[in-house]
Amino acid sequence: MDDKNISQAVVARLPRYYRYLGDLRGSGIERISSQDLSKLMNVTASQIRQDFNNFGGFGQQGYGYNVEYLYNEIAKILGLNEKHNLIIIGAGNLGQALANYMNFERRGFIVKGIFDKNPDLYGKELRGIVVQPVERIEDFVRENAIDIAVLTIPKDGAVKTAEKLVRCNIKAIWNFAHVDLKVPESIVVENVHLSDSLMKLSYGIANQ
Amino acid sequence: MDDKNISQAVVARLPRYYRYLGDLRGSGIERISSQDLSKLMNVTASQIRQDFNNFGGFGQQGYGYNVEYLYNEIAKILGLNEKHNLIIIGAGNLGQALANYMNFERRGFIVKGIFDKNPDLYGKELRGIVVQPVERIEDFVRENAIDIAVLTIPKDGAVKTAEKLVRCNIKAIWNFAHVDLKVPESIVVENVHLSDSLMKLSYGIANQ
DNA sequence: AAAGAATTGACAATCATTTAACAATATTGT
DNA sequence: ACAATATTGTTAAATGATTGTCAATTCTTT
Repeated sequence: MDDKNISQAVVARLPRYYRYLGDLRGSGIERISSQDLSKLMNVTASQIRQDFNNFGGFGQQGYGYNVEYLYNEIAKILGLNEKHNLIIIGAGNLGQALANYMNFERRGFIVKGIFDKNPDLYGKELRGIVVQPVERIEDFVRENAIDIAVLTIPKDGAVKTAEKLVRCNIKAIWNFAHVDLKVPESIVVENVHLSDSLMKLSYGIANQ
Repeated sequence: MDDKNISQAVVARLPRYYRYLGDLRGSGIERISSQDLSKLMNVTASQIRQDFNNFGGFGQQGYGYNVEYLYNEIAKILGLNEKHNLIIIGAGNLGQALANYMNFERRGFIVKGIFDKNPDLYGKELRGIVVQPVERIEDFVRENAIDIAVLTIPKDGAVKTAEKLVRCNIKAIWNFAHVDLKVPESIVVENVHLSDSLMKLSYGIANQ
């Protein structure tokens, strides 16, 4: 599990496995073979076995994989058994939508604070959390053991804000700003570039 | 440009090139070599040249690439010169946020309609567009030459809705629902699975 | 308890992507 | 106008990812 050379391609597939296993589990299915799962997910059985074997074998010859067990193991690999405190920086459209929509708490991500630079929003409540001025970020991160910052601000401020977060030892940034952040390697950055995604879709229309 | 075997990896990198070239262009820079761009973007110069050559050479030996020209060529490849009518299905947190946040119009994506199944939202205006009942989707798509549907509804309804969209000849679906849609190959689906992204981030924290 | 069927984990083979190298060509400076 | 420099496009090599195969193992049935 602590293996450091798992390829990005494999990691990117884990959440999808987790989703399908959750569904199977919800349907009361106890075991599944790589072949049946491969048909369900539209990938090769070989890839499924190869992927799981990156983390040690979870299956049993002649039997397949126990759904519940595999589901829980993947959760562990993904770190979903750990709780993480997070803050949202940028209480605009997207920040508010994520706060309301993402169901963070159910997955062990605890929204501890929301910040904005617009004074009109100070004091506004979102899911019981009061919007604070961005000037308070640094103290707040240090005082509340914040692991994750969700960055939903325009690109102009994003780079500077990321540098600030680095200084107060944030562990990870979920970046929705349309810019590449420059942070030390030890800090996890997961980008969600929505306009890139829309351009890929546009490419698909143009070239199919 | 009509080449059909461009790898997904290459296409996924195009929006990033486009973004950097847009910035360079904004700074008034006229030309750039693959080497300079590679330093800027933190990739290899070889990859840049290889990527562009998938679509024909845009550079000139001894000179490099003309920023303005390359920028425009990538826009064409991505189909950004074409206008597309789109509808948003699901006027909840995320649907509203995207409508307000994405600046669709500036990029040639025209929001023509917004739909929801919640009667409380009928008639509500978002950016001048009135929310309509989902029952009207099929007629609306046909009557207004809609190319793209943005799916921001819970997973339960998403699969059925996608099937409905297929029947009225939608070209592409930008899918934010946490489920894999089953549609014919000719229809472009671009998934934005936010919880998958958050899990990848979680993995990053757990394994670094 | 034994035989047959199922299925994994590991390895090998194939396929795809990325990087390196370099000849061909254009630019720049003298 | 020439030599030196820069830089692409292309081909080859190296690396990485996916798929196929099969012995080893477990399960299931009789």
